[in-house]
Amino acid sequence: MTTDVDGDTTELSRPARRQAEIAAYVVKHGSVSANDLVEAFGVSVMTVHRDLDELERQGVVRKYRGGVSAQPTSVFESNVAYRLNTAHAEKAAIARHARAMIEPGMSVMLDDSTSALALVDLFEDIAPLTVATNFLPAITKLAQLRDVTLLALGGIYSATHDSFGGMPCAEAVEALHADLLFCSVSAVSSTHAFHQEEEIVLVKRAMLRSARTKVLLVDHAKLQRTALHRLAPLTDFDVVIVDEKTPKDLIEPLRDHGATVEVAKL
Amino acid sequence: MTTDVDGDTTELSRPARRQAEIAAYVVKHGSVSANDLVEAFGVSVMTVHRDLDELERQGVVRKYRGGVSAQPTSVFESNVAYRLNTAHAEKAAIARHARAMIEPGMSVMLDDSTSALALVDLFEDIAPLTVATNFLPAITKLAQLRDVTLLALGGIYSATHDSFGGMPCAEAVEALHADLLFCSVSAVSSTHAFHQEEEIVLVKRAMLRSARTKVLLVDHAKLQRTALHRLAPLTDFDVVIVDEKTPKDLIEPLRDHGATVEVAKL
DNA sequence: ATAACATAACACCAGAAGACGATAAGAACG
DNA sequence: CGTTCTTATCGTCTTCTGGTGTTATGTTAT
Repeated sequence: MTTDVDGDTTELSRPARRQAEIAAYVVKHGSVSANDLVEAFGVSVMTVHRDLDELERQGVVRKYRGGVSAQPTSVFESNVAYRLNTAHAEKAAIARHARAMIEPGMSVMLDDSTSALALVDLFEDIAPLTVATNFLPAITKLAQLRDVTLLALGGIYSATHDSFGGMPCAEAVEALHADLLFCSVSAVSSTHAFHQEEEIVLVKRAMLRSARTKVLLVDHAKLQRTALHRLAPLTDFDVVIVDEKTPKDLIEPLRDHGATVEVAKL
Repeated sequence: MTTDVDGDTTELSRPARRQAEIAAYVVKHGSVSANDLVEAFGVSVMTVHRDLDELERQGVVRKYRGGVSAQPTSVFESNVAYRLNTAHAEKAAIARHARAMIEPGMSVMLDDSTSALALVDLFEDIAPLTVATNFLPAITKLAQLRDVTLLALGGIYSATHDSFGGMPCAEAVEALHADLLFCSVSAVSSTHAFHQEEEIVLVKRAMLRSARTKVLLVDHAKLQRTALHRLAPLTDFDVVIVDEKTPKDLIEPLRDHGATVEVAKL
């Protein structure tokens, strides 16, 4: 694995990756024409349009005759950043580590993060289990599993996150109380967890209130960054799990501020 | 019953159909061994087991060493009946008819029925639209659509229905009020709509309370039948839509009892 | 009116996923 | 203990779908 700054471009389907790259290109250039993209990416104009349609559906760009323009960066960040930023191996490691905390019969809540999604793949063996989530891909997977009671948290669908949110979702969360919560955020400073979008923060906060044990899943790319909204202090989480690639000198500050940090091996 | 009168056996993958047939076979014989099924269906024992595992996951049969036995008929009816009984063309016709009632900007609620699912395919053109449903296949489809605000009704997942239900779902429904409700049931007498399962009835009743205009979608196979739970009198629905294959002398009684019945053409 | 752009409709290809059976290992029953 | 039933694993085959370009038709601007 050639790890590098934003490397690990694998584990993403070709069109998905191209779309993410196109999104980045558009954001960088502000606004471009379809033909520019044809040249830049070496695909037909038809394909470019299809990609742009998809990106528009997700709210990342705006199409108009003659080209496209970028949307507010917050949207871009929570979409593309999360798509490009795979860190697949790390997330799997974190998931394996988190798994040890789960025992058969427990009720588990998951938020809309790829980190949480990695956990789902491990659930088959821990059954029986009750799982509550608002993340559509997770819901789809869990519906297949025997011995897992799936509790879908409904709400308003967001194409950007592929999950449900808003007030209906927050209310659904509030009606529950899970043994365990696994969630992730887009940025983590030495004291707090952050996220760009208010909508999402709303739901995550509700989840924090509705779980006994709260676990924050953090791959190293998230550390030492911030975003618009402060979600919660790290001390609100019972455990913060980071991956092995996290530099030691980034972990220390967290512990100094009172957080319980565990490092997922391999 | 049984009798695939219209034998529209298409539109169902080979294994899915075989599974449905196996289910019917099991219900008919009460309990059978795997080997019986091997002979009856001409597939390997391995495949039989796989099919039975799937049926067990859906709650249709119970496996034990040496064979399988049928589960209470209510489960069978709401699962297999709905899978075998496609009546694909009829449902599409009903959906097209129902479509005329929807205008851009409306909020529409759908229950967990294949009839309602047929409607989803037509939504793309009516956009913008707000759609609320607890039916997973519908949710998946709607999530793809631009210009459709999707409001997922969460709850406890039922593998038999591939939808969400229970108290959480009923609560989510009660928090809403839609312009239109399209729903279906398993049986319709000349005065009432029926369904076998209490859980489902609970949700459907909530939906009836949370919509201004209520539409019942009925393909002719449902008529002149009853089931355990009486859902509601037909007069509670603003419109009852039946397909063209419905014998006239079955429609008259409905009208005599005060229901508004419309016939979907083609 | 014409050129530039966008969408729709078709067809093709490839890779992935599904379906299936054979064999072998494992578990329950007598 | 052997017999019978069940599950696991693997390889093959097929089916399907996703991704794509090409051509044709529609739309908007100049």
